[in-house]
Amino acid sequence: MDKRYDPGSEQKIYRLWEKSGAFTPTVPKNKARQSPPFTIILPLPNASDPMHMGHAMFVIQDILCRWHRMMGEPVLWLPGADHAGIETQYIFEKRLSETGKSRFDYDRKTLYKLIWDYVEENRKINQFQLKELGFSLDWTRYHYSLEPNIVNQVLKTFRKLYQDDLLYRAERIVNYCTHCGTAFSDLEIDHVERDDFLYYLDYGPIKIATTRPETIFVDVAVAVNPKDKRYKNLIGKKAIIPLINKEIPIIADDLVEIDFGTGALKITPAHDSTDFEIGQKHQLPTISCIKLSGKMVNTIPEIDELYPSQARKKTIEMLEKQAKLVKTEPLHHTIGICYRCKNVIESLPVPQWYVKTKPLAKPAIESVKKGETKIFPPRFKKTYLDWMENIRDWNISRQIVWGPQIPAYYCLDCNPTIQINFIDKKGKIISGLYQDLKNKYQFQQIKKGLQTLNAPITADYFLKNSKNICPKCKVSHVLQETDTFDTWFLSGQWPLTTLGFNVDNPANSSPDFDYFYPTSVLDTLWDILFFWVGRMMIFGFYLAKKTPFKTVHLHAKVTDEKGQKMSKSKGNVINPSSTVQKYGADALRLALVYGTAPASNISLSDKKIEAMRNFTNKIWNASRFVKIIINRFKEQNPNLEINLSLRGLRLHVGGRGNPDDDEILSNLNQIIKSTTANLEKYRFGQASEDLYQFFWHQFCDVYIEKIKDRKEDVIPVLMHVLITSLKLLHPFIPFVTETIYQDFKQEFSLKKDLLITSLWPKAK
RNA sequence: GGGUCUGUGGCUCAGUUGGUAGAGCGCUCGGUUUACAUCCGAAAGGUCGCAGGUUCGAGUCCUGCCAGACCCACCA
Repeated sequence: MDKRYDPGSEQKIYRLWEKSGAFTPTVPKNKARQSPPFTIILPLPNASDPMHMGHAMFVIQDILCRWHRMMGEPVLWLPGADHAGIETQYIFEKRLSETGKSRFDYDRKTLYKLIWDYVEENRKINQFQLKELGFSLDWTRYHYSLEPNIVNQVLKTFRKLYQDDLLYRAERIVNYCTHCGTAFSDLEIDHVERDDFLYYLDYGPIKIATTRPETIFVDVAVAVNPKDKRYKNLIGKKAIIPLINKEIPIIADDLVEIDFGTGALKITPAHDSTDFEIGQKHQLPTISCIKLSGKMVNTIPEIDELYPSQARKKTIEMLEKQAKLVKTEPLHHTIGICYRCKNVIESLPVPQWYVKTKPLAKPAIESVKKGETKIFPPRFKKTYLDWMENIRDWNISRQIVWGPQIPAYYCLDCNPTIQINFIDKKGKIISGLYQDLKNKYQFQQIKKGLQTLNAPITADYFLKNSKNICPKCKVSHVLQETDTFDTWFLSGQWPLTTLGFNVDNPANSSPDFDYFYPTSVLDTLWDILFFWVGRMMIFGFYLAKKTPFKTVHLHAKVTDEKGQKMSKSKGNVINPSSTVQKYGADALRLALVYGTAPASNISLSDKKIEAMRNFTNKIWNASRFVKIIINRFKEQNPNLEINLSLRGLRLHVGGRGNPDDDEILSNLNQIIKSTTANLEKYRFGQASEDLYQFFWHQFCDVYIEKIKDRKEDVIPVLMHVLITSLKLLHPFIPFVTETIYQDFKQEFSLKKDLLITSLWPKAK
């Protein structure tokens, strides 16, 4: 053994484990006679990006898996990768723009293929990184969210939702990023504070205040609060939109704040969710003045085709000229921006696919209330229930290419007003309604060069037709919906799909599903409790009638040494791979759990990782010293038989042994108890601290120092404490402990082949 | 506006059901030919944000306040 522990050969150890089959549990033929399995589904990393420190927190799962494996349970930790729709397409488009191209240069098939190839490279990197950290994942059961079997089941789920009347299309005001060309959920947009202006405009008999004068052209009413005395006599009369002199009704609605602005609100249902709500209530039309491309429409010739910010400037100029701008005052408010590209989110009416979530959420709520699904730490139970009880219908369609297309089909002949964008033979983008295009272009050309289609809300669709022939008119001018699924629609079914659940015929699911579902623990960061955990709960109950996991454990978030979030722009990112290369995976793993609490922040610093690296070296050297001592006895007495069996130990039980031995054995017994109890209660921070204290200060500093002049009778206890310590430490720092064990196994002919599959110590 | 969390030694954080405060790093002093300087020994350093309350006893439970972080929400 070298003077220092060299983590350079960690991957050799990993291959040893993998080859031994320790990561791959087998499903017993007779389920009843086997102990129940311990199962964790790895939160699937995005295949688009190399991993960051947050992913290294999966070490919690590895600790649990290794511990349960040592308890003799069949353990499955299932790895995978997520295609991560929006995220991936965003990253890819950024790269594309560096080459001077954009997504508009390609038809969907070509673009899809380009992204696919890009993701494949990264997927391999991710797999390597997970291995680098020593994660005992069953690679024979690896899954990817876009592999045919997974997608196939997801499409079946979509059809089942349709059959169960839980699916609908609706034009809704959505948060739409005209830059990314897609809609976002409320939870996906960021809010920033901004200094803007509030414009007071003259609407004839009434004055209104707005931040968005460029949208006045599609106003359909002016609303006042019914309790507002100032305007009582105006309700039912007409206001006049300036510049176009259009009359609109003055209506009353209590959503209007009396104290804000003039107390009169212009109603633009197409571009504001409050306005939309009021518009629906009063049966007012929804007319949009911003196209999906982000340009103005339905305004006046001077303004059409401008972008909203330009349009605002122009509108104000014109209002000023006509003396309709009463006053302008500064306004500090918050606006929504795209969390990806940081551009302003527009509220636009777009037809979307929705899932009715209220009935689906019910069992997912009940299960947590009853404690069938436990949430740890418990305070997140309330957060979870709040979200689930106030759940809104789920918009599952995204206007991007990267992901499985929604399996709905439109007949163009039956729906001639479908809007189509495609690339023609010359590479030019052609846009228009099908009825206008069909005489100029052949259907096959449209289909081949198709980028997107936009079917009006009234369009007829059908879900399945193997020949793609319209069931009504029997013509085959059929196109599939170009919207793709929200990523969470796929990852929400992950515990089901990866284990081989059969949506159409649950009784016909794979043996893996029967054995491993429900899984034991789902460990993730709290920020996707709703996005992911909630959706998995919903699908688990909807499809399999059972909770997908018995316990949800929320781990801590990694921050820098000052407690700040790691980000590239701050330059405080610690990269897991380079940390592993510098200090070893064990040091990083321990730094992430040592002295930490769940669902809090973990401030990670080089100093802390270094301290943990020193600990791994301490273990290495203590072991080396034990080996030196024993070999010294051997040299003195070549006939010495090293008694490593517990028979040698029994001498010490009952106070008949050496007092130093008794003390360390008693301390060892204590640490076995406390470590086991801490692991049972998810107290990884405490467990690792206690082990650190025991090994370094009780075993090394006290016991080993004392036994330096002892004779060979010390061997059984010394070896027993060391090997037992290696076992207790193994879930936390698997590489150094297994490396030492392999060395000792050879030197002293130990029976058990691998530490990873050795038995967890039992306390007396 | 509603909600959650945090405030413990210089720094970063633990502290399980209430029983007179702990760790890592840093600092000071000393040691170290003989497992490890990625080492060993010793010392300094905290009225546990503030004010009340419950209790024989509170960092730990309750109330209020102060400071900070985050989440949710339709103020144009």
